[in-house]
Amino acid sequence: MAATAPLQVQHSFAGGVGVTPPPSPAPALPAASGGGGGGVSFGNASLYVGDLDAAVDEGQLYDMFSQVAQVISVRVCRDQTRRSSLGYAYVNFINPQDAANAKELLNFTPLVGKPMRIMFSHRDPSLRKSGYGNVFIKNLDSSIDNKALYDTFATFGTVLSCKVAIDSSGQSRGYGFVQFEQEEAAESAIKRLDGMLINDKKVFVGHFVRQQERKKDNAHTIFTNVYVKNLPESTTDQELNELFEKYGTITSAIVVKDANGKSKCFGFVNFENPDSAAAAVEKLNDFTFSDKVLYVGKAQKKAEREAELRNKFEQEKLKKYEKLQGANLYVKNLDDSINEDKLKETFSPFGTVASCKIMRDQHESSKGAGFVALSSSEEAKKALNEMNGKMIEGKPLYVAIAQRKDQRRSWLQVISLLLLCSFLYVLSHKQS
DNA sequence: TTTGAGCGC
Repeated sequence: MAATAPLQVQHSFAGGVGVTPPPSPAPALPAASGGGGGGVSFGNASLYVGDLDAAVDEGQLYDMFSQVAQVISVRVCRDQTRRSSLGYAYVNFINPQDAANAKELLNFTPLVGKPMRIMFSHRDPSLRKSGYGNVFIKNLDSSIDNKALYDTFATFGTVLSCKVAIDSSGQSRGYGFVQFEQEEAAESAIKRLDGMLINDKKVFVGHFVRQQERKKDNAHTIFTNVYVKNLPESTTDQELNELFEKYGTITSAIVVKDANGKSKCFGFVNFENPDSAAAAVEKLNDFTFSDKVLYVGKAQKKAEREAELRNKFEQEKLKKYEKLQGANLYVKNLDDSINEDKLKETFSPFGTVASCKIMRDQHESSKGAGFVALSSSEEAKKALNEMNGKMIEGKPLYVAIAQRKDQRRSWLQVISLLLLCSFLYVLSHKQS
């Protein structure tokens, strides 16, 4: 019998598909750093199952997921009036580990011919809406499926969602998406994989940009109106025209003035064609004119500029939030003599103590517990490893990552569930 | 060639 052709998939690194640099003057692929992360969203035993065929029902999902762990409940989300499936469902487990195992084993398994896309349930839509950490890949070989794409990218960080676009017959369209939890992971994946060969095809890997935005970006590069700021106060329309006319035919050049006719030190120059405008920006931005360093760029509409600023602000906010996740420590079993200053001193060897707090009763005496906020989760982890169990004033210190209030509540729910279980257990034994 | 969709009682 003839040997079957071997699969053209080389497992060259961390379970991913073989990735090689292109033949000529391309950078070598450094060893992929780990940091995969199990993706167990702490305390979350609920899975979101998406990309479902409309025919998939609760029973099929229950049968499928029960093979991995005990399923508490399944819900297919449906249109309220027509009762038709919205193409996604929730599968709930007893504990996060069961959910993680089910996700690991069943992600991308086809159900009624369509691969399920499984994620931890995440009700907060801010990450989904932001486009933060979202990566686009094109020029993928047709042999690369969801799983292969996942394995290749999971070496850079926690992958929340991943998909190869397919046509109606299930064939790869040659492009796909990877949504990382962390923007840093997206950046390192882009840096390492863009232009690399995956199964002999040179792939493009870049930040995902919404179709609409791409059109806008294209419009950005084609413009005739130029904005100039930091002009000397004495500059006239005439002088502005003279400064810009060597780059092409100008249809108007004005310096903006206030009610008294005094220059606001900025203006607009409109060219007849976009090439002239681009050349003017290229040559005159940062140009020193009568001791003033000019800013020259594409003139933006007010709404456009505001949108850009808002976007930037949102991104920064998310980055900050991400950095502070896990940077706050909860400490207990503190001796009553330990105050904020002493606590700060104890934790400063591990990084910057952004804030610290001792919990006190109404008489201002220590409750023996408190919080220490460091400036990153890395610092907090280091401090936890070094300080947990360490003797301070004769008492072993307890250190843990501080939990958010909503997560603490979920622990209460777990405890009530356990109590209920033991109650039922005792009851059933009494009966027999 | 190719730039998604998306979170409950």
